[in-house]
Amino acid sequence: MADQTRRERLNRPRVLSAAVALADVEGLDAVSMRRLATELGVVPMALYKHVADKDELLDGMVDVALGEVPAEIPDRAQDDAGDGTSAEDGWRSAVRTRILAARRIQLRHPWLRRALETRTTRTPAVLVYLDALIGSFRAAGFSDPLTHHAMHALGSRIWGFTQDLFEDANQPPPDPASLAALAQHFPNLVAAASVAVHDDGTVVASGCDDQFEFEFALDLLLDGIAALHRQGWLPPRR
Amino acid sequence: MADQTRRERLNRPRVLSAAVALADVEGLDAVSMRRLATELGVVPMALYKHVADKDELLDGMVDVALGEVPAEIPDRAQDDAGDGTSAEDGWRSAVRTRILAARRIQLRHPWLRRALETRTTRTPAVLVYLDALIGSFRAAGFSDPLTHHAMHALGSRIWGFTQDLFEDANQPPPDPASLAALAQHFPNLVAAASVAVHDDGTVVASGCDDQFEFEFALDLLLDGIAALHRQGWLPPRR
DNA sequence: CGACATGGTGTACGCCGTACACCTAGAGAG
DNA sequence: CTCTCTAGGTGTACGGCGTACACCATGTCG
Repeated sequence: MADQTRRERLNRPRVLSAAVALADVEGLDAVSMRRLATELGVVPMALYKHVADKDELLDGMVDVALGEVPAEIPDRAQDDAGDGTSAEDGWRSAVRTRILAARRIQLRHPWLRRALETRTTRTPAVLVYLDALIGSFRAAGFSDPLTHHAMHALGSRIWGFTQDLFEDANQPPPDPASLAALAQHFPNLVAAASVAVHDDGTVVASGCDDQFEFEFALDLLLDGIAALHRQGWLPPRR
Repeated sequence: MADQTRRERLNRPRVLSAAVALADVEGLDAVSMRRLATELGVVPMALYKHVADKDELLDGMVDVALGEVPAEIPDRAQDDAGDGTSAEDGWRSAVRTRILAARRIQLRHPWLRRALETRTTRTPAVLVYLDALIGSFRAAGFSDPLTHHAMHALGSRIWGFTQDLFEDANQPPPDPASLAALAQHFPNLVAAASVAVHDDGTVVASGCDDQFEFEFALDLLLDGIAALHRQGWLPPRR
């Protein structure tokens, strides 16, 4: 209690959560060993007493973020909700709920996508998540091959990534002049991007609803998967 | 013709294609300004006479790769193939063909995925590709909103990426011992990864067919999109 | 012939990850 | 109570990175 100006001793969890906090605020690029060290009031090499190298730091960050929410296990949801949903559809809401939970944490930690994408080793939290998701399919009687393909079809969508390599190309409100120029060369792109070009000529800035897009795509996939399951999909014979 | 030992003068195309070649052989990480310079027998700073900075180099590489194949425009395919496919389905095969073409070039340039993902500016070839793809939908009478959602639903799949954040977790042939350990903690994951664990106990190493997985997922999405189009999907009123 | 643009050079700066040798403080054993 | 051991923090150094800036070489054109 006396003169506790002394800095608390470092440990792995403190290092990891400091890294997560830093990435949350300043982005993944700000997370360098040196920067993180000064953030913790410590010399860069001190970190190496707690993580083997930067790769392991990133792995740890991913695990921290991923372990944040999915502790709750929403499996077998609405089995007994007396409405239209039958027990048959339990897997669907379980998968959907879990993925949307992942999406929420991904929105809280925008760096997670890039971090996860560059990881090559699969850390515990990743495996836990995957296993749980796959479990929902299998518990509903999905064959292993269909489960396998379903997971592939969902792809990185399982992490809640909005995989917008198709970005709306012009974040700044579409300055009419340059938009006109763009529209000349890429009429289709402009039409699909800024969905609402009204009769009065005003452009309702695309500002497309990411959450809607995500659920739209997710449901499209889940519908397709459900249909295959219902009709007893079998792998094509070789 | 005399003593032409003199090195050819550099220019932007030469720089870009050298970068592409280097990335093809040694991966994207090998493409540093310094390394690329020595590859071209030139001092690092010389490159800056041809590209503004590294970002622009990457942009250029993407454009080179993307401009490689889709010059062919397979739109309106099998309109007049007297078989089961109706003209109504023209968009489907056009979209499918174009995406599979993109996939082929992505397989030829494995670095393309990461490069495209880190790009923030949309370069000409990217816009051309997007515009063409969107054009296929619109030409088939897709509403702009549905086209928009369809593009989002396809997501980065339009580039032919196999978006395997769900990787089979163990590239090395599944050493039985560690596999057993893994199976204990993650039974579902192991079951779905190594699809074929036969009755005789032998494990047919997953070695899952990427091309099949890709087309499976793509067709799932296209089926869903086709259904929505057929039944005249309308955006939910706000 | 001289000006000028184009393109290649050399040096330098501030970042990065991290190897390696060192020091320090506290805990447990004698 | 000291002695030793160890976990954790330090300092220095190296080789890589992107790139700013001043400079020089070469060809073209007036």
